[in-house]
Amino acid sequence: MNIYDISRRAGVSIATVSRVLNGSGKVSAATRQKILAIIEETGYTPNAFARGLGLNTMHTVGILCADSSDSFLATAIYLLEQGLRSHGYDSLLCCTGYDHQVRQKYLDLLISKRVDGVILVGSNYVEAKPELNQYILDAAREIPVVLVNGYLEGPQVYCALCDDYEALHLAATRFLTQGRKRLLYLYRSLSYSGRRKLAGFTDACQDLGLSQEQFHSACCNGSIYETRDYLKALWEQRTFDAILTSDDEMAIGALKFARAQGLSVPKDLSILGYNNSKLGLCCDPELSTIDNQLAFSCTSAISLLVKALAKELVPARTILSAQILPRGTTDSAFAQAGETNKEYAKGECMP
Amino acid sequence: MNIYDISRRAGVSIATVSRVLNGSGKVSAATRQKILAIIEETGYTPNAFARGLGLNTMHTVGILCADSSDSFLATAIYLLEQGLRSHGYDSLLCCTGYDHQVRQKYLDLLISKRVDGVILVGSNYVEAKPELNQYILDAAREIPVVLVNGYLEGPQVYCALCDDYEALHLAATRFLTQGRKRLLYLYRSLSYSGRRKLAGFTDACQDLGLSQEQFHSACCNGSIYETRDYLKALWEQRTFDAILTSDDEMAIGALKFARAQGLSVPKDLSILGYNNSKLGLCCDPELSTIDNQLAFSCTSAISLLVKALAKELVPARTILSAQILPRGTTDSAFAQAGETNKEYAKGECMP
DNA sequence: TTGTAGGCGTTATCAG
DNA sequence: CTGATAACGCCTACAA
Repeated sequence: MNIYDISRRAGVSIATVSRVLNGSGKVSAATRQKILAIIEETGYTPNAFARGLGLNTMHTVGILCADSSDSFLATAIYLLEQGLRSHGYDSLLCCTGYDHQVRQKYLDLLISKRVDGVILVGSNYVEAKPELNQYILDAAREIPVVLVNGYLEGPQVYCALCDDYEALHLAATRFLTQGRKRLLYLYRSLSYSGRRKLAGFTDACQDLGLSQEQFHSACCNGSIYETRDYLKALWEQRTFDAILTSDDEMAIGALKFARAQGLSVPKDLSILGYNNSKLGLCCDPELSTIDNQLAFSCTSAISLLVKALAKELVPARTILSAQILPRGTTDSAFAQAGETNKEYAKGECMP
Repeated sequence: MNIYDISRRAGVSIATVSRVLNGSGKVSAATRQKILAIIEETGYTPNAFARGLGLNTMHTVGILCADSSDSFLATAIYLLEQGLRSHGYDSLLCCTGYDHQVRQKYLDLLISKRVDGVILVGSNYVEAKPELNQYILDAAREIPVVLVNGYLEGPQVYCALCDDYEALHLAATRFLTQGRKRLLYLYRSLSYSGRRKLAGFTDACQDLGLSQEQFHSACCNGSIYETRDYLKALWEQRTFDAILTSDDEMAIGALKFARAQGLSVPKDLSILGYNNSKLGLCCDPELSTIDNQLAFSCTSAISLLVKALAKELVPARTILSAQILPRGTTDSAFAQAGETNKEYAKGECMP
């Protein structure tokens, strides 16, 4: 069943059928009705491949992420898929893992599939070494590339992210000014975002006059249990009264460590996560965390991409302020200190 | 840059280029090398739309789920995407929500996009009323349809699921024989799978001679907090010493209720979740749950779909046995009772 | 308002 | 082994 069949039954040419199909051009009400009736009757649907060939697009966007089962990424994917669909785009999902070679291969693959644009979700896509990001810039020469929670400069590269530096700076400052003395920042990787977070933490400590020995950061490439065990070992050497982490899962691990160690949370040990994922609602006490405004980032990402695809001029970046979300793993002094922080988003391109 | 450009540069016809591209037919080593060199040099990639038009496939599978941010579904999507890609298929993601109309619309949409097959993830896709499932059967007349965690009979409909009836029957029986007297089963919906679970629970209680008043089940369409509050209200009327739920999120809610009520878990109240999702590792004590073998279901689903697409004859269904996973929210008697349950999978089509 | 015809880039079937 | 050519199904100037 193709457009010729329809045109034959209707006694018109394929051009006319195409016109009613696309709502383009002038067609008399009579013939339009007749054609629509036949389409309805036969259940005809235009062939998407043929259409794609002619128009050179199938209105599809590639979404790349490391691992869509990760709670945070899963939420992002959901928001992106919904948003893209509302703009008429399908989402081609691609879970790349963390290996650089594989990522490059998959990005090339998606481009060869002629997606209209790609969205890379997660701060881990931007590496510290510039040459490792070249493949993203190469991709951006073909189609618009949007980074959610990543920062990279280049033509046709758009970013929607949260100010991680500011977030950790704020959180560390608040801990220190509210009486916590021995801070630990636990992170998973030194991606662009990872380095920004670490810098925010470090600067906050130094801005308040702490020496290198008075605060600590450590890389723990770990899941819940690995984090717990890592902390147990670390505790032998030095102790802490507040732990900040680069994601909620590590914070849950820290909470398990505290429990195993017999530490009272938040009295003996404060814990602060990052991402405001659902995991943080499952534990007890519920996890204090930094909300990095994922829904806003995703909305912005879609807005940037859609406009870029429409050849509109768009800002290269949307940067949002994170919000500290005090729950049960930080004490009341920490929570109250936040009352003044009502500034919400400072992005220049809000949805 | 298209196949004509390549053929021109190589001084051959497009047919020859096509042959080396697809590895079909005989081509002399010399011309093959020359063509490959030119392809390499120019970075030429065949146009996927044109190819799709000719072959009538773009090797794409539609994955439908209610909400990809749900922990359980997110894991399923990850596994499916990985598996499909390893078979050379792309994944078109579509989050349909729970509305019947919307689901129907999206399924039609995917078919009009000419996906090779679709996978519906989640037990909620199969409704109690047969007429509500007609749209799935209609879709299956066009392309193979695979249900993960759903059961529906029809031509070209394949199912990979876990025996929910057995799982809840087993769990309830174990609770009762280990000394728990007042069981509550809390569920979210009466989808096919929902009804099977409920029947398993009910039958187990009745098989052990309990009367209608001695066990209880309730529908609570809720999140963590709604479940918690629902239980708080219910507790005014009757109390329980074991709660079984139809998913982990509700079980977390039950755990929060127990905490709020000052009940000791598992001593005063045992709690058993369903799905073995990551949420259950975040709480304390960690959640005892029923592992419904998601990874196996997904592997089977892919296997069924890939074979069906290859026109091979495949069994319509793969049914797996669930496994009870005792952790911290059930007592040691409950855990030990499971030692005999070593049977693993009874599906006829294991990966 | 409607029809004709060319083009989109492949694949595949024939001849040679 | 290689080349010419007909599908594949749609969109869209351009003509009528």
